[in-house]
Amino acid sequence: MLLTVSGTVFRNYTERCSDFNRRLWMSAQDTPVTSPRRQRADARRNTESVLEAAKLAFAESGVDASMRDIAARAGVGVGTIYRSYPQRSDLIIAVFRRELDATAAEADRLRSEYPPAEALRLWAQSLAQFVATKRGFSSALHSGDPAYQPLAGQFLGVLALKVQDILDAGAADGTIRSDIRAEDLIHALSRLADTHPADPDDRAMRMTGVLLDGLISPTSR
Amino acid sequence: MLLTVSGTVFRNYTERCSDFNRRLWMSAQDTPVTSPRRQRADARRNTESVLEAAKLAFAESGVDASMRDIAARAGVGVGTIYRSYPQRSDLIIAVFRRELDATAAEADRLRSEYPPAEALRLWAQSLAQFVATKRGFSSALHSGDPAYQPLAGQFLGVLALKVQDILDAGAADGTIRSDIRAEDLIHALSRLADTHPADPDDRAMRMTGVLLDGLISPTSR
Amino acid sequence: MLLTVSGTVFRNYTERCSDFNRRLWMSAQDTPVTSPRRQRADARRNTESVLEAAKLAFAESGVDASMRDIAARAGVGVGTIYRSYPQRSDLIIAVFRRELDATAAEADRLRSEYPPAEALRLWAQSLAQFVATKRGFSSALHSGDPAYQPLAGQFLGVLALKVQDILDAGAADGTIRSDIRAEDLIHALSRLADTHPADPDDRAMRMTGVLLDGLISPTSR
Amino acid sequence: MLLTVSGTVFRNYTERCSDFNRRLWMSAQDTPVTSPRRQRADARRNTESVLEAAKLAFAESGVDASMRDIAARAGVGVGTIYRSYPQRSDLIIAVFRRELDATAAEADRLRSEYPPAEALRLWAQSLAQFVATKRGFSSALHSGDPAYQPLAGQFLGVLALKVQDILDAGAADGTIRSDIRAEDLIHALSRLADTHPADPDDRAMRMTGVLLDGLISPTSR
DNA sequence: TATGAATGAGGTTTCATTCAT
DNA sequence: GATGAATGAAACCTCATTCAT
Repeated sequence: MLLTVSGTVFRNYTERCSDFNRRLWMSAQDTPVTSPRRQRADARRNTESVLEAAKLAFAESGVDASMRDIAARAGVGVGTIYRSYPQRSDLIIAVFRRELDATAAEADRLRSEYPPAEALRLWAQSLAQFVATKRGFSSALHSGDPAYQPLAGQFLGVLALKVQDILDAGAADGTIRSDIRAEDLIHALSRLADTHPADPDDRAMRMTGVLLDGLISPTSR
Repeated sequence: MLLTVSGTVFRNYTERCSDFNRRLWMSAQDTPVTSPRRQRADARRNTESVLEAAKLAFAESGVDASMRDIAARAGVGVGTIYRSYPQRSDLIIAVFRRELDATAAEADRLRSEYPPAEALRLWAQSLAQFVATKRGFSSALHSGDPAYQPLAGQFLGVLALKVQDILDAGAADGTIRSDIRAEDLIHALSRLADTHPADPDDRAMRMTGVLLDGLISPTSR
Repeated sequence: MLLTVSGTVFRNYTERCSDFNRRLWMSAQDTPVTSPRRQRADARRNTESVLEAAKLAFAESGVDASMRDIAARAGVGVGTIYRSYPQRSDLIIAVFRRELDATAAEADRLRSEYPPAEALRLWAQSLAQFVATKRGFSSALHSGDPAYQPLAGQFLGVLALKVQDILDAGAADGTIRSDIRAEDLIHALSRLADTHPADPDDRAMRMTGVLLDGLISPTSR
Repeated sequence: MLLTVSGTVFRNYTERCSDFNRRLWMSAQDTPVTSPRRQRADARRNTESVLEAAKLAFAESGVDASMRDIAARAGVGVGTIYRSYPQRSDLIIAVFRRELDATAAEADRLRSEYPPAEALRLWAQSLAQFVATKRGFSSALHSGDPAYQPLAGQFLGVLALKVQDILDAGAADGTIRSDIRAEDLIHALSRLADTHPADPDDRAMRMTGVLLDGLISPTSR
């Protein structure tokens, strides 16, 4: 499902979504997602319900959650969702966007308040918490499915920028090795954090710790 | 799909597959999978085609690849697959089994030929190569879906045993930290290695390296 | 197929269909099936086609007719049928419902216009005609398959009520023996009437006549 | 399933089975089924197991019981069944044949020992007992499915002959009405007797009684 | 603009029948 | 003769997506 690769899908995607994505991408450069200039009150209410419903559904069933289910939770018709989010990935992006912004902001804050190595460790925890409540998010991110391309672009674009700052600072003062790019690190961290509820609780955290130990110079541990 | 949880499914599964799994599990203890006493020539040929086709399909589309597709690739009817592998997980296990045996054996060999830290690094590469050609394998392993329980049991059982030996040896001579269990490590390594063809080629290897650096004491790097 | 007996089926059935059945059952008490408040024009058209197609298919191949076949006849997708009738039995009920209402009403009419024995004979012909065009209906009714429980409940509930009135009247004036319950009679009549096109045309009618002769006192024949 | 009507089936049927059926039909005229002149001991043993297994399977699941199931019960391969009984109906006939012969013989015996009306009532009970243990037999008999043509031919041929004698005797002495043919009667009786385990126990017997009351003149009841 | 009915490809699974051994 | 592996059509059902209203 994640991996459907069909000419039609591609074409549809390109045709219909470029607008949505272009808009979103631009906004990603500098500002949080902007609402359309004027939105009818009921439309705004719907948008809100949909996002909330989708968030719950994603948390429970992963990003493959049924659209019908999401629509039902939100108390709207499926068509309403498709109108705002022509692609599933658009919905995913929208759902996670705010929290992601927070996670990105957290990177900024931590960098300014802590030495780089410390900041990195703390931020890894932020990310882990973000991912832990978003089952399937990491898989989607890694799937290579063209439908999730924008997802990867968005998330990595936003986060990598901030995290790279921390890495650079760490490289400058010698506490963090300098041969790892932020994007690769985020990928790895999100992979390690994407555990299943049935997994041992601390596995993610433990292995994340090991990874960071490998990244941070021994003297500053 | 991954998350179907129904009493009936469970019961069916147990009823119908216990033989298959028991046989497989026993064989996992010490020997490669044994063929039935006498197998018709065409049956053997088909078994081979099916495994090969499934391997390709899994590599391309992940472990959720359609049975119909696999059957078509193998040039057999779907029924043929279901006869030998009543559950999807049975097929997955069978497909990956041989290579897994090799990977497990490799762990043994490396342990006897190299110092623990070195052996671990080399073996991580084996695993990475194994996983790299098995898209979705890692996800299935982590999914928590009861259908993949046997998969997790099989693979982790076989591998963790061998890898723990390496870890223990490393703990004994102080080159590997002793607070990480083999199972957690395998999970983490398989997560990091489960990249997409479109991903930068060396990302997996680079991040795996970082993880191992965190695991292996600096003096022995 | 008729005999599938699985907890899951039961549960699913109850969960998903209770609405449909509750609605139907209530309507069975006093009024014909009511349409949903507002039905789209095409939906109404489709509902009609589906019922007509199903009726034909059931007549030709019995109530086990393939859903795909019915959908094709109706010129709709299978999903359309499943949307309105989540279970095969729901469709069967819907198909036969209108005519059944007519048959039940006929019982009322006949009772008020004819002496009981006469009314019974005439009504038996109504039922025979109803059944004759519904191959497999009687078998489904008798199958004991839980899926057809509602079918049996519906039909017998609706018909037995009316027919019992006739029987009671006949018992009162001594023209009909009083030791036979309406439900048993309906069962028997539907059995006898469930003939095959290839059977001699009048077999059903003839044997029905014999049965009624055994039920109606000789003096009033 | 009962009602598959396809050109291919027809053609196959005619081509392959004529021999089997011709042989069987002839034997039906005067003698019980004859075994092939010489049958290997193991073949005879298998034939026996298959018939027994099929009988059980038919009783449990009706005449649509899975061939695989029957073969498994008999401890033989499905091919073995197909060798002896190229068509499902051939197996059904063979399975029920002996008991049917007994039922037919019973008709003879009863006719010679009782007055016609009495004999008819008693025989109806024999038939009811026969049918009661053969779920689906009656439906198959009435299905009109060409595959069951031989079944109908066989059974009705054998039974109707004997029962007609009773009817004729009853017509001669005025105790049984003379306008009903044995074949129609057998059909009707088997219909009424084909109840479901869940049905009220005595429904079949009660309604059969009513039918016979309609057939037997009041003075001789 | 919002709705949800309709679509239909696609999934898994079963099983009567054939045929290589 | 006997076996049971293989076949593959066909069943049921689901759901992402479209589009008439």
